[in-house]
Amino acid sequence: MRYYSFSSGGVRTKDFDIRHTIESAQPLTFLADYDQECRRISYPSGRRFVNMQFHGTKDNGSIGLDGDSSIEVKREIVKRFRLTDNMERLYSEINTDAFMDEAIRRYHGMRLTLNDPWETTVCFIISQFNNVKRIRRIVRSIIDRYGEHRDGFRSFPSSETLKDAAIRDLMACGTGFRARYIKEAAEYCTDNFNLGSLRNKSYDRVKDGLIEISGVGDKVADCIALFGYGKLEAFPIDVWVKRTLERIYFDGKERSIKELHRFAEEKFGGYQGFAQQYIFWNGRQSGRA
DNA sequence: ACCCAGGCGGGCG
DNA sequence: CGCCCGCATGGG
Repeated sequence: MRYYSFSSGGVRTKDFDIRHTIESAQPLTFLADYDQECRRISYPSGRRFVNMQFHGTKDNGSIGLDGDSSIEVKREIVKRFRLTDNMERLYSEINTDAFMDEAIRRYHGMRLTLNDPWETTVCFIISQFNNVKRIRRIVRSIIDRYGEHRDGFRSFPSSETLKDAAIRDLMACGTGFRARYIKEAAEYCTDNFNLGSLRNKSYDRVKDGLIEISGVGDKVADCIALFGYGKLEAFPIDVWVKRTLERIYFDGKERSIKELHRFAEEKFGGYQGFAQQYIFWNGRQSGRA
């Protein structure tokens, strides 16, 4: 079973719900511009600016490209949206009960995305004690102020750029108490540590490395491992995931983060990161309209 | 006016 | 290890 193929203009897709993928509080939610239906999407990716339109349905769709439609851009899209993932396999691994079955049916075709580690780090430092709408505003404000000027767009600012930012200017972007974390993380990732060095490491090593960064704790490290390094063993537990797990599996009784990690490990094994995105998004969508 | 948000660092017992 | 606190800011 193939879940994508190249076509003359762009990329054909199958089992790909672009709207839930874009909207589900992954880094592209914060970085990309998109219309209400998530048909037209554009975002900076390295030195490039991807400008795409989605046609068709989640069962049988295609991605068209404005401007640069080279093979490199198509490959970037396949990689970014993880279009090589075997969805049937992933679903069979996480479809462990009636609740998961319903979440999968409701958000069928929602993908994990694979994002730049530094961008992911900044996005999720900002995410702490914050809400999705405001995270997006803050990230975009940082791109507007610090993004490196390219041909008609600004790319996400590097750690070299952000390490020289003034705290008060970062706070003017709405970062609040997280401004200090962003600056310290930028200094550390420029002078003392290379995020790229974690590329081929195991989940445990990736997480151990990430947690050394200022402003990165257990939860944010799992987000970066999942969305920045593609580690499906990562299971970020935020307030929504915690509440949902307690409600569905523990009769509404509180459980420690540690206990919930053990639970997810046992229930979903090496695919818990994929399961997490469905638990998070289902919980958040039904928790608040 | 009030509570909450994809938590973290630091201090305490 | 667990618990508690402060933290900036705006959405609902």
